[in-house]
Amino acid sequence: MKTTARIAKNGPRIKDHSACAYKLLAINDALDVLRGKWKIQIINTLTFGKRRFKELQREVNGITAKMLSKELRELEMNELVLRTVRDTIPVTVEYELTDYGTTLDKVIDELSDWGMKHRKRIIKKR
Amino acid sequence: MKTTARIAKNGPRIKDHSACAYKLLAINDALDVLRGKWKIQIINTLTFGKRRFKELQREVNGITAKMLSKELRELEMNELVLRTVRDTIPVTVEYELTDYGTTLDKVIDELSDWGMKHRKRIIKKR
DNA sequence: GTAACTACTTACCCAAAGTATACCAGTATA
DNA sequence: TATACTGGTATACTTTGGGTAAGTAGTTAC
Repeated sequence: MKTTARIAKNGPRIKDHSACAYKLLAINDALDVLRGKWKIQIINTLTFGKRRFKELQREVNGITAKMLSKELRELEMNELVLRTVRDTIPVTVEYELTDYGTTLDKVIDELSDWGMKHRKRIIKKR
Repeated sequence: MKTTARIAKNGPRIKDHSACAYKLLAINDALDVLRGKWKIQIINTLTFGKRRFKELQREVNGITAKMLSKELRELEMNELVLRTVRDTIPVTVEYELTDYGTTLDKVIDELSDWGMKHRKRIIKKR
């Protein structure tokens, strides 16, 4: 029977499913945090320092107030960004990366490194 | 004028925009490759060895033939996965990670590590 | 009084992503 | 003869992500 032979050749079919599933969960958790057209651009902008809402809107090119507000809320929920309402006139709101937010640096750098290699590789082929 | 003071406090407003934009491009290139509900699960499954189409469909829980076919085609286009048609009866098609595909390991591990920490952190708060 | 600044929210719309179901041709098995 | 295997494709449907445009509320400058 073919199937049996193929299993043997392909290496282990039985794997630690719970560890594997947990790893996949974790990866998806990380990607969820970064998901969305603007998340990384916002995080990146905030690595240069605190920004107010309108400042962010000007620096993150093309983003609308709705999307900025939504993405910031999600980043805040994940404790990556700290929102501070300042008692000025008019009221201003400051956003900054939390210490926890900066722990994403390694992930982002890794993505960036791989992305650059990939970009070169794929462009070269065309 | 408040604004002037704020700029000084917040550090450099002028940054190397071209380097920065290039980095963002690279990150998005990497995320594009991983985008899609099933990509990472497929890659992960293939790290355990070659798989045929139907084998993948059984192992990647819940995926439809249409999505599997589409995601595999995209992975193949990005040279992460090699597709081999074998002259058996019936014809079988084998998918495997390319060497290039395995260079994603570091990125995926980084995502996984951060995701696990994040998962623990967020769950603890509830 | 009206425009412009602050920081948003709301309602509506479209396109892309994903799901469900059926179908194809060829071969083997009960 | 009917069923199940191989690797997909075709069609229709729903869900989601994100864009557009307008509104809100309070303050200030012209």
